[in-house]
Amino acid sequence: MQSFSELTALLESKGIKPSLQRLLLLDYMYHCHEHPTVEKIYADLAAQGHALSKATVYNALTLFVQKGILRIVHLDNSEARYDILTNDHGHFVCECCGAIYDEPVDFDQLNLQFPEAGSIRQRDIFYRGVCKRCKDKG
Amino acid sequence: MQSFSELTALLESKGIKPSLQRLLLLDYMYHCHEHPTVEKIYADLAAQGHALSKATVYNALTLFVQKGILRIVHLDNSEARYDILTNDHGHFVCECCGAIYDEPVDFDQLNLQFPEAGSIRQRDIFYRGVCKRCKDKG
DNA sequence: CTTCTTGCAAAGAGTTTGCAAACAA
DNA sequence: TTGTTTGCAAACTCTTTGCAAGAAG
Repeated sequence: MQSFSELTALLESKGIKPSLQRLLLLDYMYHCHEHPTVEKIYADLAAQGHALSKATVYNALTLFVQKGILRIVHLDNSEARYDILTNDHGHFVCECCGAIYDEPVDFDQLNLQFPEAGSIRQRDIFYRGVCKRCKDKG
Repeated sequence: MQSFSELTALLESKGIKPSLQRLLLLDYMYHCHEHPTVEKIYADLAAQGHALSKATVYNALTLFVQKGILRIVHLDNSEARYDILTNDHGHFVCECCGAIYDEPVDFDQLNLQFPEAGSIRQRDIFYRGVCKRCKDKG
């Protein structure tokens, strides 16, 4: 997933009109692997000369989440983070440096039972602690 | 864990001065099994005639989290929810009615590997979807 | 007396909304 | 035209902070 024509096709397949702003955002998300916040997305695009308004960033990201292209990662109740929805993975969050590490998780193999669940749309796993890098520092 | 003297002992064992407000909050949390928001805690205590200020509720809950008595549940980036820290469990969140269901999870048995993790302090699992009750309704 | 806690109000951060202008079909 | 998208600013919600009054040791 690299070219604008591929991104355009993806958006259209989801029923989203491929405006320039949306293509820029989607392209950014496909190349960013650090679970960015809205603030970071906005600043990075602005630095590249693409000065979208923040409302447009919110609008587009929310739309992408609704259409199943992105997911929101709720690490804490401060800023939301966004994640391209590729294969299943869990998150390890370092409470020292704030880094977020992805790790593949086979949710089916975990075979978790939620008797109250009628249907399951999304599965998230968060482990929190101190990452090796921070631990080694002191 | 029922009586005020037991709650007092718990607070003191964690190095927290057992003020009346803190005891009321802790007592409330021990008897509330629905992952309440600050707003709900505040309203329920007020309805019982205990009009703590909202700042006090925030202060005390934050303190309890720091001391490992409660944990914050970040369902989404709106209101934080609080959970008495008892045994390990996962959460199933109904996106239709907002209900939160606990389910015991043996995290050790899952044996998830996070190679970047130096030490792990907390483990969370969130499944989201539609609960049976909502699904049956149509 | 000294320290910690409470409570009010104001400030702050993140997000959403209203509306007019720009764009696309 | 007709509907959609953008962008700015204002509004809104949840949370934190500053500070004075009160309680505890």
